[in-house]
Amino acid sequence: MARERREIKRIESAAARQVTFSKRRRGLFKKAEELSVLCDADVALIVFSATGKLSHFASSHMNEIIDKYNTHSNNLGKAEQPSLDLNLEHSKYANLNEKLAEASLRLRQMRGEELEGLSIEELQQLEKSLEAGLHRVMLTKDQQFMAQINELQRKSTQLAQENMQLRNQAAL
Amino acid sequence: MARERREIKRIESAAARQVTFSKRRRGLFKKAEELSVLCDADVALIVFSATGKLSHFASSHMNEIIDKYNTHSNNLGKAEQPSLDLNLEHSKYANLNEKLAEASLRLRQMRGEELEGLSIEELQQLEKSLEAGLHRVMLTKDQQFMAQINELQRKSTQLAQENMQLRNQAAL
DNA sequence: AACTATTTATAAGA
DNA sequence: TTCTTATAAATAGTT
Repeated sequence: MARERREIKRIESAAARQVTFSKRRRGLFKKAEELSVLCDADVALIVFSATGKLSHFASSHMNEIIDKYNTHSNNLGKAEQPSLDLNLEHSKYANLNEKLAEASLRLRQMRGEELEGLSIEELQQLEKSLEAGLHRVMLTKDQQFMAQINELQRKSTQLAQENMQLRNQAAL
Repeated sequence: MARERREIKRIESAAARQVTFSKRRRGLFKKAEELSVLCDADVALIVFSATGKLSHFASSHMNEIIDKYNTHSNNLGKAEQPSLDLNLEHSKYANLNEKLAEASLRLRQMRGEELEGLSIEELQQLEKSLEAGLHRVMLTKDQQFMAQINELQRKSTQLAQENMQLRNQAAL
């Protein structure tokens, strides 16, 4: 993107590498932020220079995003490398991990992701479950709307009554 | 960078937002990779779309980079990625437990249970998510139906041809 | 760091 | 989603 096209491979000259790093890093962070703003996306970007210097950007909180990433990619076991295991703890941990992975998968499937492995029967089951859930959510939401409306009506009726009394008193 | 300059603020139209997201995400990932290759940098990029879909890139291993980030950014007391110490097992266990509890709650809420604590906004969000999931599930189901039908048609055509050949042979 | 000639990314439209 | 194209933006090499 400049005087000459640059092949995408490690820049040998340390000086040139450093300059390009500065320029491109700035560009990359700018684009990361733009994406998060324009598209309402959650973006986390971590960069370590060849010399080990850290720069980072997160559209919300880095930890939240990393957490979400870990949950999402059911990488929990890997992310938090147990490395040293006290066997008792470890098996409980592994067990919990499995359950969490399973729950994450179910959640993703309810969002319509990772459906590849499912049979037609399982898909129909999932569909039914989603329809039922959707129905209940809509009912609850409508109830809350109604409750809010009722409350407002109650208040306004009460205020109207008070107003009338106040007018009557004033008229005396 | 195009027909017209675009102001950097949230794109209101959901359709346009999605299109821009696709295009810019691709560009961002490309640039992230280029930076890592050209400048020998360690780069990690995590993106969640507004609809929760995850994409990620890491020049080496995501977990290593995240670890390095946590170490670097004096996050030492945080529960996220504890370095090795004595109550490490315990805190990881508690953490995992929390995550599992949260995932279970989300699942139950997607099934329409335990909606009491949710605000109207949260209910609307949930409804949207369910509708989107339902839509994807139905699409996938239909695709599988179609695939099955096509497979059966293919087989029956093949059988019919064999059948005709056999009849011809018998007639000789 | 600033300057530009170029390359790249991308907004809009199909 | 993909393609096309006009234009905006990024950036490689230079100063």
